[in-house]
Amino acid sequence: MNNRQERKLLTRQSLMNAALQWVEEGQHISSLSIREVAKRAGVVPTAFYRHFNDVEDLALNLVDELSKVLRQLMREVRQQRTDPRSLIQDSLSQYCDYVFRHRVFFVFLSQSMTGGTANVRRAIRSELQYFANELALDLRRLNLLGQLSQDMLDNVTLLTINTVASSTMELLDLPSQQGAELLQFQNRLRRQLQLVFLGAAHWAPKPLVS
Amino acid sequence: MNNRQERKLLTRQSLMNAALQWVEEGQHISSLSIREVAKRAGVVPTAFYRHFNDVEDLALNLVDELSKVLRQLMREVRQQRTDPRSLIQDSLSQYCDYVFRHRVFFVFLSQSMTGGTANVRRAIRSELQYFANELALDLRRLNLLGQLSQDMLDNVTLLTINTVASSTMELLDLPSQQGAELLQFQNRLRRQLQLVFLGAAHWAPKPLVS
DNA sequence: GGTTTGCGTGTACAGTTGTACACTATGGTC
DNA sequence: GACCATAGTGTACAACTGTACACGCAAACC
Repeated sequence: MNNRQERKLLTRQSLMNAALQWVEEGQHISSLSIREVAKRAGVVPTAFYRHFNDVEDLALNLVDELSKVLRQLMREVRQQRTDPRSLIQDSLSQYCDYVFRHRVFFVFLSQSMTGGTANVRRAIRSELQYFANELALDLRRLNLLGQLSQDMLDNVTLLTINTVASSTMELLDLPSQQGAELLQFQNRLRRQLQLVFLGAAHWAPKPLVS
Repeated sequence: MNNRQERKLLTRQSLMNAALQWVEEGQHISSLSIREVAKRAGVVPTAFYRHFNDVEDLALNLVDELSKVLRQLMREVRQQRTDPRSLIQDSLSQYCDYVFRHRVFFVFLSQSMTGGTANVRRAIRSELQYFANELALDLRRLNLLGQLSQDMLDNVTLLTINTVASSTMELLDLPSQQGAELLQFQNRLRRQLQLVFLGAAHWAPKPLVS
């Protein structure tokens, strides 16, 4: 059989998957009991403590784990350069695809972004901040919005990321993964992001409306 | 003693307040048990069923109740006309004030917006849609963004409301109700909204970046 | 003023919960 | 091969859970 560390990691992943399964069924992670998650992972309740202190600890580790996965995705997406003129459109449809392919990840992150404990919320927010920073780097690299100060560029990207993130639960709630509703959702979100970037393109030190 | 309906309404409110108290302590509503909320309300567990079917039912009624309160607030705020040039600034600081004065309302709504059950999420989203529609009416009344189509105006207001709503949990997480962090938060959110409105002001049928 | 209605009580019970404690079994180390 | 170290097991128990059921009692109604 495998060595010891690998086997431990395996049951650790079983526990995490069991927790995600619970979330996938429409339940909130805070209502998950140690016994329930252990049962689903196929281990005895007390084995849980070999890996996590409590459910919040598990949730925090889940955020870390999913963050790794999402960062990896982002790296891949950023390699395939797209036409800057259709940047929003392309990124958005790629994102929606990815959300559906990893549905439960986003259900968990969405429900915990505002619905988790203080620590979990903080962890997810800091992850969104990371994505916003990466987006800012990309925009600089593509020579977009070059006239903006770094501070203002950060505002633009954080608003962008936050808008996408907080729309994601709505995306997940759509009755089907294709159809009129999805198109409507994508169009709405696309136009909202276009608004933001249009505003950014016209930003000047002293705006008209304050 | 009071008549019967009033007394029933009183324990109903006790139950709702007890649930909010639970949320105020940093707990998630989905981890609230019928026995716990009944104990806090000072009634016997089975009395709960005279008012609600289960905790989700209570949560849905809580959303309705808080919506009434917030709509009332909105009406009051809209009566005191402010200078359109400082519309964002003024509305924002009024909003922050109100959030702190009714902290637990917003903690509950924020945590349930994405963290609640499907029904609760839908209820809150529809409430946000209402606020977005009201904002659109106000903007029309003030002759702002008059060149926009109704459809695009709706996008602007929904983005505005969603941005404020999804920032609210972060506002609630600030360590104090006054200080550098609050100013920083308000400035960031203000600039983000300015971006949106600046984009809206420059919106034309065919935007540069799509 | 007798009857009905229905809100809140009290008891009961089976299922679930967290977690302590003693254990087994097996991989890793010498 | 003898020896730990430790991941997972099994048992145990007190606390908590949802909810069924019968009841009391005061308000509402005729």
